[in-house]
Amino acid sequence: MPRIGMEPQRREALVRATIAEIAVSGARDVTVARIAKRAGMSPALAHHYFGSKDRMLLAAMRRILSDFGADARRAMAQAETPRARLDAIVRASFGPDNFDREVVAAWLNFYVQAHGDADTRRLLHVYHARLRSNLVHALRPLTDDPATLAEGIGALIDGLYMRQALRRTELATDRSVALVTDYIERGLAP
Amino acid sequence: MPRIGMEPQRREALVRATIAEIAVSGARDVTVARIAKRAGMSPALAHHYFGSKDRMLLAAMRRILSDFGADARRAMAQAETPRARLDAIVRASFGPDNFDREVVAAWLNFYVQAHGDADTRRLLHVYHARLRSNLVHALRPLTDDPATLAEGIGALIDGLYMRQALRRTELATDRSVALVTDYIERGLAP
DNA sequence: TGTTTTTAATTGATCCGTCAATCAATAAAC
DNA sequence: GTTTATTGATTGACGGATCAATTAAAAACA
Repeated sequence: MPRIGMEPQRREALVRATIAEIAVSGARDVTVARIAKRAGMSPALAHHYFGSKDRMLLAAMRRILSDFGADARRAMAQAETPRARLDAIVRASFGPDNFDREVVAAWLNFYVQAHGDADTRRLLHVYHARLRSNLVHALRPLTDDPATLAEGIGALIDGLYMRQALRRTELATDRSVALVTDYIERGLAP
Repeated sequence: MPRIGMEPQRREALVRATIAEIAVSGARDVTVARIAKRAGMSPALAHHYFGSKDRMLLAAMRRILSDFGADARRAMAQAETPRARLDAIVRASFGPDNFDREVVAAWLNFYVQAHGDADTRRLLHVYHARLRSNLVHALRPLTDDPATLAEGIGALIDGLYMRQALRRTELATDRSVALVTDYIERGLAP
């Protein structure tokens, strides 16, 4: 019963399913069969649209990065002062969407995959570069060594992410934001 | 040509080979065959001594943790003041051994595996608890909220680790130590 | 309008490869 | 002669990918 024009929905469903499946199985054990089942189609169809499992994984990573980028842009849009822009970046980094268990798990696996796969690493460098650029831009009027502080902030965010991924306690978000905010404040003090 | 008393050497060789193999292939693609080959024996013998692949991986993680613990203990032994103890912890965290490409890769994969496997997670919690305990103990005489600062330090260390794992530039060690040290100093300032 | 051809969607069956794990057999050491 | 060390061969399972076949919509055509 093939309806026409299914491709966008199918791709969308597969991307979502890939992210969800990574969260429950880990990227190490994710299988095309399980992804396809969750997305409500046959494994063959998944291959039809994406060509290979690696492409599915990459599409999932790309989606997460693009969602994150959209969030960050939206949050920064309303910021007037440099200080407000900084807060916007931090809040976006720890926004509820990014802290969904699924997304955190995908990020974790993202890092590991980037260690071995060139395409993924390139994708990750784009994210790093964008975050660094945003931070440096916001920090430049406030300190004379924005690069160093930006690196620390980025690393702190990443580290808090990891810890979050390994706790089952909810609502560490506020705590994480507070830690980063505090780090920034102290970093800006003379 | 079986010599007697091989078990310890074989196990040692397998643990080393597992760590090395994780570094080049990633834990996702590591195979018993490759581990055994690198360790100079047949896959069957590897199974003979470890029973399963998971046990090999777990033994590798355990080794890394125990090496790290030994380093930390050694570094802290010579520290007299709380401040010196803090520096020792940080220096141990970023000691050359821990920053070997192999070990960093293993740590990365360790985190991911902990997300899905209970045994590994337990092992990781031991590490977290020990690090936190060391930090809090050293911080207590210096601040009235040692727990929060300890959490930030731990996350910063972890985050710097991850970034290190994804760059090919050498010598970020000094930079990482400097960032953490700076974080501590600012965190201890009123 | 009715008929035919093309195209997209979809899956069941299947192939090929790989990998963890097992087992039986051999060879030395005690 | 029993125990330990060791491996080649094999098994059983699983996973990614392919392909041929089926269904229905759309387009071309009569």
